[in-house]
Amino acid sequence: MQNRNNLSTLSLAILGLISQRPMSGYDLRKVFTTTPMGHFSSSPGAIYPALKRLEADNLVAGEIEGKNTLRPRRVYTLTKMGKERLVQRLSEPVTSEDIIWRMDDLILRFPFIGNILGLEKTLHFLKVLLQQIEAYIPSLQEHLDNMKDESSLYGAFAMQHGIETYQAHARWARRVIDQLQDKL
Amino acid sequence: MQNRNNLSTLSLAILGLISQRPMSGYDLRKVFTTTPMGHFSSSPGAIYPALKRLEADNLVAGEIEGKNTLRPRRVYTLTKMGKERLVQRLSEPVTSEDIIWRMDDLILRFPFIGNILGLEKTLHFLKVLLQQIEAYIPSLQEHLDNMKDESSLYGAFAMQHGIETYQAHARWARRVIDQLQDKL
DNA sequence: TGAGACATGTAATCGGTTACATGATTCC
DNA sequence: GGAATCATGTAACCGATTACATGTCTCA
Repeated sequence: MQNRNNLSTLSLAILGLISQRPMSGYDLRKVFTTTPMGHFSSSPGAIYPALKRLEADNLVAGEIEGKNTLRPRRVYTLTKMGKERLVQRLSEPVTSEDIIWRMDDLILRFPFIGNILGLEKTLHFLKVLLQQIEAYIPSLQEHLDNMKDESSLYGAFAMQHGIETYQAHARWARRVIDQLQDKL
Repeated sequence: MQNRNNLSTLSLAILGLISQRPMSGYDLRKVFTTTPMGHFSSSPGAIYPALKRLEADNLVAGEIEGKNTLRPRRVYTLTKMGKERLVQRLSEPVTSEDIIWRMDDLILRFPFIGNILGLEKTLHFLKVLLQQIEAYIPSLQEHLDNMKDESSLYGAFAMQHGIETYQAHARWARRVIDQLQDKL
């Protein structure tokens, strides 16, 4: 089995974490349960099969640590192909569809882009992200305006929530851009 | 087949929309594609099977409109059981797990709670929501503080993003509470 | 000696995604 | 006549959830 061509969000999280240091399935579960890292299942039924798939695809390599002890750990490392696919996944352009449908994925990508692709790429990522968000907000605003007549009070509040959430994303991006720009 | 006991987010969206007016699968798809209502698949492969399941569970009833025309529509109505289950689903208490894992679901519930359960229940919902968010933010802040040492610059920014997103939710909830309170 | 953390897995089920498939109606 | 919209579906695949299953090690 080889070459599933797209990395799911969970696979991305796993590859990203393993790229920072080799980890076992248990280690990954611990990260997912004890930190607010994305919001991943952390159930063994999700992560062990995911690791198996990544290994079958040759993106990670498992090595048994403590072979002859009674409690061995299978520790995974990024392969060369794994690194390539991770870099490729992180390099994908930020589209308006991402903003609408996959904001979580974008936020997960951010720290990995920083750590792996470096400062300049991160700034570019944030600038495009910001630009896409700023382009999306007016269409939400328009929806809200059209809604005001319909006397759907609660629907309007919900729309307002959406708009404010995106505004919060935008403010965050602007501030991070400012702070990173100083480092250049 | 009967009695799957929990309504998925998609089922909730469908029941909620149908409760406002009877709708066909195509109508539902249109809502999902043309409005920023939650972020649902809107693919026929998701919604038609979902409607079938809800009908098998006796939560909606489909009736063919335009029987003898060449382009009939199957229009679904909420059944009594469907209404009950919807009310029950909307009445579930807001837990800290919801805040962490299912924020989308909560925001989807909000307008339906407003329209179906009424003003008082909505206020209660928002107050508990706000309280849970306010209880959660400090733990995120703590995580961020512990992170500062580790020189994981980008990770810290990502955490900051999480905190600010929850703060935005909290601000929204506070403002809506204020505005609804005036209506009492 | 028992609780809790360490450690890895499988099996059944369920439902979402993608892609395919079909045909009618409306409007230009 | 052709494009867009109306309208409903199926089939293959994939992966997440839930629950089950097993055993070790450490520390109080």
